[in-house]
Amino acid sequence: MPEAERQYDILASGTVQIIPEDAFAKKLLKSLANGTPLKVKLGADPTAPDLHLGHVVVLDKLRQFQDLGHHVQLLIGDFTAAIGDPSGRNKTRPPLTRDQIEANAKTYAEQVYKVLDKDKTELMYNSTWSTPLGMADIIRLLSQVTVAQLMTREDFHNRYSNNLPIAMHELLYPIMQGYDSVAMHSDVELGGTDQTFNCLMGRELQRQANQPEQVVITLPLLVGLDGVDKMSKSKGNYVAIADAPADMFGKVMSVSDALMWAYYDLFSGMTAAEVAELKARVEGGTFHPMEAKKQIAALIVTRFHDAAAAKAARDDFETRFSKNAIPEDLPEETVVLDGASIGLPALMTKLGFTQSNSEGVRLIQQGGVKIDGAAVTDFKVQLSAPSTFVLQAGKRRMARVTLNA
RNA sequence: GGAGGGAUGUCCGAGUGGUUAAAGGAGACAGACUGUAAAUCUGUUCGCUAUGCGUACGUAGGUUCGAAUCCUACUCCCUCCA
Repeated sequence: MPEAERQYDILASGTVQIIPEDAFAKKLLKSLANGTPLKVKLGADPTAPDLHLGHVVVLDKLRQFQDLGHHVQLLIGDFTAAIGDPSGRNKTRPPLTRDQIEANAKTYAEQVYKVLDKDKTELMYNSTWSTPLGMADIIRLLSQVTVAQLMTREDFHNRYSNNLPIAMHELLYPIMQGYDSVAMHSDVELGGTDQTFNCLMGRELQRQANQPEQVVITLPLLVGLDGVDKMSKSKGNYVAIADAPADMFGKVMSVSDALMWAYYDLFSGMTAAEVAELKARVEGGTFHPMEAKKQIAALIVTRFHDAAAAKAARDDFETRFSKNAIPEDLPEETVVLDGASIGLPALMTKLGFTQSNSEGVRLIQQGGVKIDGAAVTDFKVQLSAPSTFVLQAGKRRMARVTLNA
């Protein structure tokens, strides 16, 4: 009995909603009594190649289930990705090609084990059961859901009221996701709060299939680096778990002070009380917010890399941005010239610092380009080989460049 | 099936024959200030062998000295009626 309560407390912490709560408590009790682990589903559509911290919020919860002995079903939505989840969108999302989906699914499966225990994770693909469905099967499935039910979903409702298009396939999306739960016999489904409707559809379809209905647990959406939208690849406001330590550290440092606390809540591993105390110290002026941010940045880097990498990233950050100095371990670039010299804009383009020579010219005119620490003012300068120098374009792009003829 | 509306630069969005590489906004980048936070200010934001040249306003043609703006065809999108 205490064990079920203990598990409930752990699993309920940090969640937004558990639907329905009492059913979850009962399922836990029963699972422990029978020694049958709960089947916990998390679906991820391989719509983008990298997992980011937003995914980690939900994966962490999944990991907790795993550590408590439950059975994790990680669903790669290779079938649903071809439909395109319309959640929260006011626009139709273009379906992905088969190749993109496969490539993304592959990296997902790899990266996900930075959080989950691979040996305890059952990886599933919804194409397994969705692809074979025939028209008759699909129609039977569709007959279990009414238009009114679908239209209760806020974004559909809004789009419909505003005379914006809703494509038929978008309407099918929640149904197919719900069908996954039927096929997987899930006991619990996790998701971000934007997935609430889709997850509930699983309950509906399970009910109609005479299965026990899954419990839906939703987790907070992580706000991205811009402080506005939820973290997502398409917004470009994300920290990928595959990011290099320095990038990861720098990205977290760019989070606003206010938003930093959400990152503390989700990734520091500290209790709510500890975070609150730290926050109070910062607000009271006894602890510098930048230091607090450096700490959470370091914690995040440590988690996905290691402590040494976090230390190095922090040092690099401080020399580069606080002291405005040139870091020790610059990337080395060697460029072999066609002639005896090269124009600076052309060189920057060659190095990938800029997209075009014109962009380089502008950057130079704005005083953003330095050679060996000295700002370049003339964009027509020719750099001749052989030579070696440190080239900086803005504060982020820099390298030790060697020119060879 | 019928009627109507629309397609502009990364995005949103002005612009209905002539200094329009195209207003404005957002975003992004650079600089100042700083804590690469926020806020604020300034500048930039198609390309090139660059005081010039080339491309660009769905696609292909046409009218004109001159078109994003007019005409024709085509493609795509949306709305309404049935």
